[in-house]
Amino acid sequence: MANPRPGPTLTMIATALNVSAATVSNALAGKGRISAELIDRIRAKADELGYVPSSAARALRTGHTRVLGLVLPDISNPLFPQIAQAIEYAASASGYGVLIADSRGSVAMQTEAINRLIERDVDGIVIIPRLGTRIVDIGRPLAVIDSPSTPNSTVSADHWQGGQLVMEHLAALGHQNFVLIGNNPASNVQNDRIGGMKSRVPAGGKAEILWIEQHEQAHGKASPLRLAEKVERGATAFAAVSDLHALRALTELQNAGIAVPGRASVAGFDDLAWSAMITPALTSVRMDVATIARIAIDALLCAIEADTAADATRGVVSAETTSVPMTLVARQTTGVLTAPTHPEKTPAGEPA
Amino acid sequence: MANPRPGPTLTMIATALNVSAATVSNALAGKGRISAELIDRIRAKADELGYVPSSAARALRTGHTRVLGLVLPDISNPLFPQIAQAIEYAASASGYGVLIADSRGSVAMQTEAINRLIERDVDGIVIIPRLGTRIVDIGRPLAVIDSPSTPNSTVSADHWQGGQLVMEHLAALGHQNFVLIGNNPASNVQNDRIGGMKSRVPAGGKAEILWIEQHEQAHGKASPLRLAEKVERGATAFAAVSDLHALRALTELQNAGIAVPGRASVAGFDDLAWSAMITPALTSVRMDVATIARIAIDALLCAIEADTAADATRGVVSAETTSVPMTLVARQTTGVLTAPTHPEKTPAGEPA
DNA sequence: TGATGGTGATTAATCGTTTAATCAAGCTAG
DNA sequence: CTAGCTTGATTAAACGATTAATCACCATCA
Repeated sequence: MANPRPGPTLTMIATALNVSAATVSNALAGKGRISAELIDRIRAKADELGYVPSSAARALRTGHTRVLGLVLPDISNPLFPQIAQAIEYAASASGYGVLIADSRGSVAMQTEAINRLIERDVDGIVIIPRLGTRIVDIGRPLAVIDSPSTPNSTVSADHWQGGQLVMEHLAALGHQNFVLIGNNPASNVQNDRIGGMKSRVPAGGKAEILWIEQHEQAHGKASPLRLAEKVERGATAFAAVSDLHALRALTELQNAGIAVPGRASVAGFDDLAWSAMITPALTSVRMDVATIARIAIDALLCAIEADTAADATRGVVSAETTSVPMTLVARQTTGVLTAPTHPEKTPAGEPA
Repeated sequence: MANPRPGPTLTMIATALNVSAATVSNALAGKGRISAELIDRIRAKADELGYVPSSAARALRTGHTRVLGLVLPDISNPLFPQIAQAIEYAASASGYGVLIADSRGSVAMQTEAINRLIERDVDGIVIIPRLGTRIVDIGRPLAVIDSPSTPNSTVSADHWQGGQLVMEHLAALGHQNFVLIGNNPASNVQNDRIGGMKSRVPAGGKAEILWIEQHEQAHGKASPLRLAEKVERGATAFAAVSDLHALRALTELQNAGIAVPGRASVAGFDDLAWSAMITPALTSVRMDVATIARIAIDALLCAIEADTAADATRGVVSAETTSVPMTLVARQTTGVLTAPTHPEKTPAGEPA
């Protein structure tokens, strides 16, 4: 039944060269004591035959598959491509493969997804939980990427500081009356971002929070956010926790004939693919996914290799750097007002 | 060095029950001839011990890893989450895992990505090429998801028919003067979509094609598409090959004070996550990723299992159904004109 | 009664690699 | 001249599952 695997094996190289399989293994791995001349001959033969070691046999012997699992509880997250790419890149740079597991938002399926990974014998798991999911102890090292205020997070972007960045930017443009747009107050990430924003509201300014999920439960799915009314009542800046919501706000304002950034500024988060492409281009805050991925993978691999030494790191791993700063990408949706808001006169700042 | 793998092995179950390992294996696999009573006892013991078979040992013996590779040459494609999710779902429903490999757009790295997968001993590969990349013969079955007009495509959405859908929709709303927006004429997918559109331009109507990549090479990256001018010259409908470009067009028009859909309609492709959320909600054409993934995976698994029988299917696999129809999602960016365009009077259709 | 056949289990080989233990020389030193 | 060390290679035992071949046993039938 089992068809003979294609490609040569260690043993085939060995017999072809009249040496033992162990010698070939050692030569290729650079271990043991082999004469330089023999190593060359073995290398040459291996190349010539196009030798590819059997990962199954190696895994069976060593106990390590050199494969990591990536659990994305919310795969529809538009940030996912960036994250997956960064994780895969960091992992493969260290010689590891990445097995994906989608849990389709449900917590029950998340456990199932983790089990699928365990059955495939992954050496460790990277998980990016959405909303505070409980992380159970699996028998392997685990890296969690969420938010700094999540108890067991390994590493993440500094969402709080990102929020401060946006608010400082808007305040510097003269804004005083803000609407902060979030989706779900249960999300640590969103709370951090909004918390950071609130912490930098200028003296005398005011900020109202709009939770979209609550709004939609009250007024129906995809119903207008009635932002024009907020502008009437004095709001001049809208800061959303995601470019998704910023885009929603921007198009709603534009559609209502409110000039952006002339009469209202809009800012988002995550710097999604299209953010720079729209008109006006969206001001956003970007997270350094590459660095975050690198730190997470490093911590994970460290634990995996330490595990070898009876250290038995079986829980959530931790890294030296636990939060990575975000950077503001100021574009065209934020600016000083060019039209009077309300009773007051135009705020400080040169006219556009 | 190699730390003892956690969890029980077949042999441990066997000795605990005073039977042979082979019996346990057969019982759990439902093969061979084992008394019902013994099967129950073995199952019970396996559960009790939390037995998880070693995939490495199994793979070594059987020659199959039950892992598939997924190659995404353009991971930044915003459609990626949907596709990855669908592929992973279809694969895991059949007991297969999915290893991702990103090739970061470069053809050279695509080959490297495929090699990484081969080194990991995947049983087969699903590849979604961007722009006509040459598919080399690897030693394993391969499923290609691209476009029906790509020579070796296994299965894909019927992009041509999708294009027809959009155009028929716009024509039914009374439009006659179209701007078709694409990015790169070298893409089979985009060409199919645009070709489908052109094939359904109503008699007497005209359609101009705007290739963004060419436009940007001439006028600079992220420069305005000057769509307002096109409206001045009589265009009333903009149909893009992607929601990304449709969004770009929509925001540019809105920003120029052109009412959508009052003075111009806009339609896109792919029904991305935010398409329904913006104002006005974007009309789009959706592909049935779940069905496409299912067909691709089935064809692949079929080839893999046939391979067992010395059939030796080593190239691109083919399926019975090679193209899956797309569906139109009509929303608010498309409609009849409510403002006069040019010298002519308002086209037929009831006023909004 | 002895040949035949079905049942329920065991034996043993095998997949390809790693690695600890061993061994045969050759060389140096006492 | 031999004990001891180094060098360069070999042996053999795992790792944990699958599976073809075998076997002991009992029942059936001629």
